[in-house]
Amino acid sequence: MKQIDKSYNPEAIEEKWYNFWLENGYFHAEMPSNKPPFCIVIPPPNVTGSLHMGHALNSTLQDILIRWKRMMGYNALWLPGTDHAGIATQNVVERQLAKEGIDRHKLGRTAFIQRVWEWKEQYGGRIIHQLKRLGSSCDWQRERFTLDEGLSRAVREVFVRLYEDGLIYRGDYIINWCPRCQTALSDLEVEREDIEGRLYFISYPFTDSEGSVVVATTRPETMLGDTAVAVNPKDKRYMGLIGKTLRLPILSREIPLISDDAVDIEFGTGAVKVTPAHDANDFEIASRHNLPSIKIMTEEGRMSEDAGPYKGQDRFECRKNILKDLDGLGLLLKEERYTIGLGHCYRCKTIVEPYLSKQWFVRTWPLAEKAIEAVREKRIRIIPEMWENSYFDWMHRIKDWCISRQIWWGHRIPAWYCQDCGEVNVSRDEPKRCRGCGSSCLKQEDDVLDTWFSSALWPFSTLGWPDNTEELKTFYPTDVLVTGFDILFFWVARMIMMAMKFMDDVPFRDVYIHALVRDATGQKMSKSKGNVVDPLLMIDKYGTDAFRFTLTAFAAQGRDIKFSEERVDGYRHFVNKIWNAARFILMNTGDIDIRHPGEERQYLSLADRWILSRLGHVISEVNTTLKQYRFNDGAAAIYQFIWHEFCDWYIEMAKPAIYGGDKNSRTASVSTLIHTIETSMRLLHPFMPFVTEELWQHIPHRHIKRPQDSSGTPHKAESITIAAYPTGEDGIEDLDAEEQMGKVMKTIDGIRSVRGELNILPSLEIKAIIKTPEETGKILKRNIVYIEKLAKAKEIVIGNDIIKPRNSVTAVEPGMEIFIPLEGVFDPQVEIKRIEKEIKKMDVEITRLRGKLSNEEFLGKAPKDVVEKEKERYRESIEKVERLMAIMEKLKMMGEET
RNA sequence: GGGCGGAUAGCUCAGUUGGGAGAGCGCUGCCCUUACAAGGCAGAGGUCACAGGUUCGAUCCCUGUUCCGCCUACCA
Repeated sequence: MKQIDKSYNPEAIEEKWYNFWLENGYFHAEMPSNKPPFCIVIPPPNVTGSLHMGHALNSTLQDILIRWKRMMGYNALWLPGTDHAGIATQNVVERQLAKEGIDRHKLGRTAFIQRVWEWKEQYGGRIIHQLKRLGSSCDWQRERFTLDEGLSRAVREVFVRLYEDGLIYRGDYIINWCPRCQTALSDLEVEREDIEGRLYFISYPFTDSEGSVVVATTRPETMLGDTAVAVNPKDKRYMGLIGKTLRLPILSREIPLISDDAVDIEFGTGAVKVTPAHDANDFEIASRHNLPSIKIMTEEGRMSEDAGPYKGQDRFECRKNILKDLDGLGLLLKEERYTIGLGHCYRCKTIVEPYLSKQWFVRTWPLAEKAIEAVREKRIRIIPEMWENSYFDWMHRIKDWCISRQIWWGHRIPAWYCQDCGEVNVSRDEPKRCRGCGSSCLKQEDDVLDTWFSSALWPFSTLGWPDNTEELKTFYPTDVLVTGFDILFFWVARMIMMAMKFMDDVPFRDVYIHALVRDATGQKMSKSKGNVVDPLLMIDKYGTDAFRFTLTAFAAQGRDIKFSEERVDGYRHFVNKIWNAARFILMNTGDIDIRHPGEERQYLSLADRWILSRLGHVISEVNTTLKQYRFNDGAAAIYQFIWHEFCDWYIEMAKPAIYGGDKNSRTASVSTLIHTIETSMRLLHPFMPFVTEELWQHIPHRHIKRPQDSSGTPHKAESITIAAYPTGEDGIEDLDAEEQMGKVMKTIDGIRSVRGELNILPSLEIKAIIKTPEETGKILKRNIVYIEKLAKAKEIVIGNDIIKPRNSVTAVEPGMEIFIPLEGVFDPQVEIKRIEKEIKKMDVEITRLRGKLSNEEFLGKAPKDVVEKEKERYRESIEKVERLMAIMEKLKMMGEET
């Protein structure tokens, strides 16, 4: 007799098995392999990051898929890694330096980058370690980092080819500038947030006549850089004034009043100040009218030389001063409350500055066209489908992508400027001589690339591209990408664009977009709100399996997860339930010679046949749900099966055979128990990797791994991670058994209801007399042991011509009446009330059905099977009520007697 | 401004071709029945947001309304 602990203790078990899996290389996709490939690349977390709920959900779902496919016999590769997170990582190390009183400029570029690498070596592995605690079955031997030599080569290759194809250009444009990070940002890296601001009305006087034009602005300080005022050409108010000259207050610069279609007549005064160097629209207007641009701010967000008296002031301080000065001059006419959507840096939350600057850009539209096509033609499926709309919408309006960053940590742009002739040399390797003039006086571009530029190559760069490696040939295109919608544009769209361009094929066939994990009240988790739940804490407290199962069970498509700790606790109970079921089975295995239940069908009991049939159903259900990424449905199906069908019904029913059955039926039942729990563990393993391995190792199993070497020799699997995933063959469908079992269960339910309603002590065995047609009676008689055991009944009498005994309560089921004699405690009044309640319930049902069935149109137009079903239901209901009425009559007569 | 999603039991949510409204947790009653009290059995609880429409029939499809949430946008 085997013994395991009385309850499940995750900690030691998790560590033990994870190490075992690693030592045996189960997560390593072997090359070459004759197994079909299946590949997922992980969305690389920031190397600075630590595991949050989003990662936990994301990784859990990927692990479920990859473990499932691995067990299905695929050469499953889950390729892990991290990205270098340029701005974030640089910020972290800069903060560290600040504590030592140094800044990066003092240190110098080379030494600084050295420091970042040191930091990365020391702390960068944290999230990888945390992923392991989640049970993630990544191929760690293939872990990649976006700054790896190989990936860097891919980045340079892509940059050069895009440049050569005219899809990368450099120029002066308005970009988003973060004055704190001191770098340009792409449009996506700016988060818009509504801020309660003000709209200021400022008067710009004419130079040559009385009067003025009043402009409305939310940013008065930028007036220092104004080079025009614009109105709409159709605006009657300004007709005849266009072309006149205005005097810019304070600086007294003369600027023209121009007309441009971009100006909205309705807004403000219909006149807009034009600041080409500090506003994207104004930049456009200026380029149409050949207006000069004046930068009145420095990269630090302070006022520049050109800001005259305000030079050196912070941009917000300057605003206050300008308003004061304008007011003093009587030129600030009024202020209105106004809500502005202000851009903030997604890394440091500083308000970004639209800023004229020389940057590198990717011309996106030619790339986007093919990326749109790939999704439209369903060569890439986005699941759930509703995200396709967002994807198309964004892609159709895509703008050029600013890819240069003025930081040091990242892929330095492979462009060298000739110090003699000014030629730009873009090259895969450092050029010796300028290709324009032959000079060797070359200086590399200081800027590095946006981190997303390298992540966009992830699905192929990690597999070895630009080399045509075996991995690339085998695993590309990858099968599915699992990610959150928050990086649909940042990352997914760009991967598709790059893949279509460089691989001429999709990067993945499916994109599964999962939910956001929120707190219990539905708020987004954030550090500033203090409502962040640490996944590691959940794992420590409840175990990885319970935690993973919680996330999975709530991962319904298209809906966010409201996470609360209570749920994890609830699923910990489930883990414990499984543990104890296995414990019970192991305790009773004894010296039984376990067989496959299919080998001795003649000895199988009804319950044995039933659970094997149910097992078959849950297996196909789970496989179906996983195919469709309905993780929550899969989890629910297993939960329902293991807890309610297997534990609540089957184990209880198997007990008589185990304790008191003859040798053959005992062997059959124990074999069925073992088979069911063993198969269930394999079925559950992708969801709960640890407890299933631990139990599976205790359970006697004869499970074989699929043939995997070329000789085709099957091996006994030494781990559940490489055992075969259950298929239809592991269950034995038996509709006859399910039908018969249904009758037995109904009988037990009937008796239990009566017991429950009348509060009969469970320890008290009761008699039961069952009136039912002969056919059903036969089934019940054959299986009477179950009724005795589960309904705590004895001396059960079954027959067709039973007369209701005196002083008995009644349970009426379709085709069945159950009488329970309660000598001494029987109270007719209580029983009458109970039956009345039941009749009332049925009356509602009968009224509904009668209405439906007396409707000619329903009978004529509804499908036959629906009508038939309703009729059957009606017959059953009527029959039940008639029986109940008859019993009532008797009870009332009896009441009169007493 | 445009778009998307949601509104179902006290709470959190399922509900896939329109045909008897479900689960988990919570609640109530009984029970420490030799796997599990982290358990078992029984039970209460819902005009499926609102108003129309299509249909024999609508939680489900269509239209509109209200209230939440999210994404997106060059009204300064």
